[in-house]
Amino acid sequence: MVSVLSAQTKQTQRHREPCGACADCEVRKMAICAALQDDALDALESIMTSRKLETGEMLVEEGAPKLKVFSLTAGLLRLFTLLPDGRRQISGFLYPGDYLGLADDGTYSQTAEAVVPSTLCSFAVSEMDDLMDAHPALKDRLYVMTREALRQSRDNQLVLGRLAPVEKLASFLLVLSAQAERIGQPANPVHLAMNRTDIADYLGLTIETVSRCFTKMRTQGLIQLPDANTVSILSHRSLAAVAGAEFKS
Amino acid sequence: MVSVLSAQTKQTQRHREPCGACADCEVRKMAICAALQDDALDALESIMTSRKLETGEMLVEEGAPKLKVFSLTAGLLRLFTLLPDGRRQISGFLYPGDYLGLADDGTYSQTAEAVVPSTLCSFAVSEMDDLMDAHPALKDRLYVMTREALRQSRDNQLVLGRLAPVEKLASFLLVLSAQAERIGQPANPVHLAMNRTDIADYLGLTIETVSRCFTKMRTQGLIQLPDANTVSILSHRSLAAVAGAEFKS
DNA sequence: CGAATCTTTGAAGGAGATCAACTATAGTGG
DNA sequence: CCACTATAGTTGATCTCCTTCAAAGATTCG
Repeated sequence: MVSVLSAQTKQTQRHREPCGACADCEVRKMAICAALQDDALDALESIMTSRKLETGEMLVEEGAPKLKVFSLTAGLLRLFTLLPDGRRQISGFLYPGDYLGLADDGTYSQTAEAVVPSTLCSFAVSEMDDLMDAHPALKDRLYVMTREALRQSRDNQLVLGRLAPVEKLASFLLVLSAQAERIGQPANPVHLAMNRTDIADYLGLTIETVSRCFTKMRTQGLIQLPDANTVSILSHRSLAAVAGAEFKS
Repeated sequence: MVSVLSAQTKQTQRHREPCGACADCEVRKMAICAALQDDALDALESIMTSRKLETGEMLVEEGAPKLKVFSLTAGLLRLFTLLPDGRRQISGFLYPGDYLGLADDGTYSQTAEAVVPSTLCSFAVSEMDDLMDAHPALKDRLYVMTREALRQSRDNQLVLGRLAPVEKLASFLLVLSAQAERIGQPANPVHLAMNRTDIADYLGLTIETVSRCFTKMRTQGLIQLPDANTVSILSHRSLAAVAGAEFKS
């Protein structure tokens, strides 16, 4: 409690730093700070601290008390659950603009790790709660993002429960492509920041099956694989058809 | 718009009907109306209309404009998505106290049907939005329920992606048992209100596999099946072990 | 009682997992 | 700079489990 308060004091004193401040933030228009008035944004910035993560570094662990929430500004996180025997299910990836802590009440319900070096805005939950009381728009924004996350999670249930492996992978590539576009990157040569194990654990497959599906899609002329982490979509249309026509775009 | 207003007028006039009113509602302590002050509850009741559904009746359809939201008071609903070729994924079941419309913005993202005859409280979205502005506790309550739904959906992703068929079914039975207890029914002889097709479409299996898993669990002495829709859990402990130890209870 | 629906069980086939080996890429240290 | 190692990805062979196809109970309802 004491440390939280002193952190707040320290942050409040730091007005509008030239670089890295919200004003010139790359994800200002998409993150929690989107649709906030200037005063709310200032208040949000005043309780914000920055944090960086190395590849593979754990940010929060399932079951730990939820003391901080985060807004990802750059990089990529994976959100997952482990079974006692080591099986892992990645429930989703967090991209720049995404918020960590939407689902959690009291304790984190999942573990979050950096897939690549990442930078985040960090907020103490207690301060964020106070801020939400002062600025209803902030709470509304988080509520909207939570609904969006719920729809996405339910879409994933369909993918996991009813799509065949190739359909899963096609659907995944299309989502990645759309996501890249959303954060202002090229939609077509899709860059896979995560490895095969991550993809497998996200789609409920093994790495061998993921690899074979990539090969099959390449053989069928749907994609090219200049290298293992770059996918060139040759026919968005055909790929969508393979995705079980599940993809709305 | 006009019809909505006239409905409001009609409802506002009906004060505290003796039966079916919120005061003696069975799910008052669990539904959206939990944790509401009397004035908020009165306001909520004033815009509420009652609705009944027959078995199999559709309540809302995916893609349709979200004009109403619902609170289930009795019965059971299934929430699902269909693929063009007929494959279906049930993302969840709604039990008494659950709310329909948590994930949706503008249009319904999934179809909802009654599994058994059900009764609901119905609210016009426009009126509910007004009410949420007037009573922040209402919005907070919906937000809490949305977070809960998100955690549940992510748990389901783990079940769908990483559990074997018997583990899925064991996990499902334990959830059903806990749910029954939550709404004041016996936890142990679990009553299956849904059929094998529903269970299969919820767990990402075929009905044959579901049936065989039931048989296997019966053979192994984990459960008894007095009839197809009644499951007697013989060892909660063993069942939890089979569920991949995924079940926290 | 008989039709319809639901559930269970059986037999066959196939798809994905597992096990194993090989290739490619990146990072390290001599 | 280049071997050497470690890690990641691909490919192959086999096997197992789930799906598919089929038919036989069981239950419900008119």
